[in-house]
Amino acid sequence: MPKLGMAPIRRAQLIQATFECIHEFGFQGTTIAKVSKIAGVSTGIVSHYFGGKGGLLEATMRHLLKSLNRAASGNSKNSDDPKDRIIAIINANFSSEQVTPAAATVWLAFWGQALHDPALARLQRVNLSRLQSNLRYWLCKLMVRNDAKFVAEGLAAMIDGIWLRGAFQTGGIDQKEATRLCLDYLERQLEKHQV
Amino acid sequence: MPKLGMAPIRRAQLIQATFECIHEFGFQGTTIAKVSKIAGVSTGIVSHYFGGKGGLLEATMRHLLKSLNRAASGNSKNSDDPKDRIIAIINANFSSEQVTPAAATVWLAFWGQALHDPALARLQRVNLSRLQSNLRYWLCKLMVRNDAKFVAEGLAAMIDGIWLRGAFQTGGIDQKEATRLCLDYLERQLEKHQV
Amino acid sequence: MPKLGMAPIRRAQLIQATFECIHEFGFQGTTIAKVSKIAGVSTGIVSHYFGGKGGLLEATMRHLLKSLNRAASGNSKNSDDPKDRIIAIINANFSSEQVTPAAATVWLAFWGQALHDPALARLQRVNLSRLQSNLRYWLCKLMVRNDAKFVAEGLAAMIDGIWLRGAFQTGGIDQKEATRLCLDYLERQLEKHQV
Amino acid sequence: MPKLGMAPIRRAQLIQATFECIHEFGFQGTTIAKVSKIAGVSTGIVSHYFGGKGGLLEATMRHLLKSLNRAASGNSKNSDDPKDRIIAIINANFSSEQVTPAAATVWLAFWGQALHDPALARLQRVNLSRLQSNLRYWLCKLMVRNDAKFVAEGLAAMIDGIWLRGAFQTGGIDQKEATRLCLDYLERQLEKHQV
DNA sequence: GATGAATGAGGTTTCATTCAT
DNA sequence: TATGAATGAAACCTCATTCAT
Repeated sequence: MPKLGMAPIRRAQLIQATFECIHEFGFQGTTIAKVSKIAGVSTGIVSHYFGGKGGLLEATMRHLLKSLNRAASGNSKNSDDPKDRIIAIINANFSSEQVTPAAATVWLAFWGQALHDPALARLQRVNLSRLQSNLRYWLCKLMVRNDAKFVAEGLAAMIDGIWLRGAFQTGGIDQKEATRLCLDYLERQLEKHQV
Repeated sequence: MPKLGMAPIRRAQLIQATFECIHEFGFQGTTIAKVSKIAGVSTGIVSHYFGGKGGLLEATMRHLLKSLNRAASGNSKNSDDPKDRIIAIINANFSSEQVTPAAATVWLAFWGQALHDPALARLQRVNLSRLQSNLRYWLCKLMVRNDAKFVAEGLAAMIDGIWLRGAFQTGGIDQKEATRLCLDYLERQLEKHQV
Repeated sequence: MPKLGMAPIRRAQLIQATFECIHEFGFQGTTIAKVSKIAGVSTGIVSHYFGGKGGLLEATMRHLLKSLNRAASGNSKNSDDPKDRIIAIINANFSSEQVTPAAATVWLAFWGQALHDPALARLQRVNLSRLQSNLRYWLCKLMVRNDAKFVAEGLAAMIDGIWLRGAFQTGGIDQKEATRLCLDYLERQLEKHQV
Repeated sequence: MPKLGMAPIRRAQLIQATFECIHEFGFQGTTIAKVSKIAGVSTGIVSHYFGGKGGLLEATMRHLLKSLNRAASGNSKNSDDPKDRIIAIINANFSSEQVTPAAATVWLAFWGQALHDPALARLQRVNLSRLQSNLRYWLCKLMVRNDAKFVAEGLAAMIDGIWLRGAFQTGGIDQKEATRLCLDYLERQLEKHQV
């Protein structure tokens, strides 16, 4: 008598446990035994649902990315003003409830790991370019193509840099300050490049 | 008498090998066996000189930090103009021969690991605060204290963000573009905050 | 469901294998690899059940102690005559099927090791004092306190000395002779100290 | 310009260091590195003088035996009275300055090890039989052969048992009590078996 | 005679994965 | 579906021994 529909529940359980485990023990310290203990299930279940440790990590990173992006894309669907959209992107990167110290920590852990794990690297590259191309798309409407590319790079670097440094600050990212820094950068650039 | 004075040579050899190993295999993939094979020595030698894997990693991170900072402190000792000094700091972060793709990769690996390794975390925190306090010191001479803090944060975030993203770009950091982004940010902020 | 209830079986298997290994190779020569080979299992299982080599050794010593003491406490529950009880203690120390050459060998190995291993030392001290205090308790009923202490020391020393020397005799302890030596000592002391 | 006559000095140095090392760290914990550090010499010297670790241990045991026996054979050369000689043997086993807690500890360590090390086992067997045959020789002059054998066994067991238990007592062997126990045993046996 | 750098086999332990139940 | 016992490869570390100096 198999329980039906357990798959999504178990998957969510394990991904959440993996997140907590990476947060607490880091990438090196994350083992299947620890994860399954946190999740309250047996070790065998991981291979059953994710095919192995790699699959679990990939799923966890994918989930983390989705959480962050869902937050980022939810806002300001109602406006088509380019500046509003850019502000919305910035806000989305720092304003959601996803911006926790744990998220910054885990995020950085994946960042370091992705360089040497093809599956994770793909996810990471997609993510890196999405932020930049989103920004560039709307900036293009406010300045010439080359300037837009330049500003998009600067803004993306600042956003990621804030996340990066936030992972080492006790208390994590100061969301208000983070937003202020990015908006100020945007403002300065718009002044400079305005048509 | 045995061969004397081998210590510094072996240490350098092993640190270099560790650097290469992290670059190629990542933190998880770096083992004593691989490192010693790259260095062309036996495995036992690592414990002999560094007391263990942890000591080797710490020494490697310390070495990397020193390389980066030596580059950063070499320039423009001759000027006391605040703006010149800040420009020098920016240049130093991107202009030296230390800014290789390998360095960015290894740097990011340490960054992710440091969160869960006390010894590395100490080194990392020292490094993070040094960049920002250096910037703040000279910015204070150009604007009021609070603004200086704000700009220092932004500049530090941008610098680190560029390194971070650079680790994922094939070809690594584009030094010219990196410098241009930071100098432009500085310029805009000086305009805004100028006395 | 996996095989349940394997724990006690495996533990017994491994303890028995450890016993044989110490008997054959001594304490220095006893390695996890050898033990698990004798037991016919993999090396990893030892940490799984005993947490490590130390735990295995401690469990083995505990088991050995229990075997010896179980033998010692089984006899003559029906009598309350002090002399009978003392005789029973002596008999128990030499009369059981536990008094094998292997037991003497392993016993001596633990003895030497316990001096520098806190966990084993605790077990050993408990055991040493139990023999003596048991003897003293019943001797006190036959002579004055100080004499009882004296005789208990002598008897305990003789019993342990016989075990000790027995470890080096081919064929092990001669149980009949051992008993005779101790009973004779007891008899002489009772003559001397009798009321 | 080789220093002449260093051999005996170095050998003594290393044997003494080995003794201390076994006392402090036990047999398992005794390594060439520790011994040579205690002795204040290099590691290579051990192989140079003793051919290896085994040789060092054997030499140390031999030295320990010699110390104990030299003490035992020094006394009462002037008497030919059998009882005097036996008393002298007993005294010698407990009265010398060799009966230290350290000696009991190291002695027991060798005892355990000797079972599985042919070189040490030979020394041990010689020693075990010497004590007993010495005792038997003089006892034969006081009682019939079979009784003498019996008493010699008992006395030897008691002596060794006292050493054994002494290794676990803080403060080591109580020399006065030890002697009293053995002399009392002898006295009782002489009473019983006297012609 | 003496050093200590270097080796590499071997020890313990960890851990992802498999599989009978 | 789910378990967890079991495996065995591989990691780190220790240490007796060798050898160029």
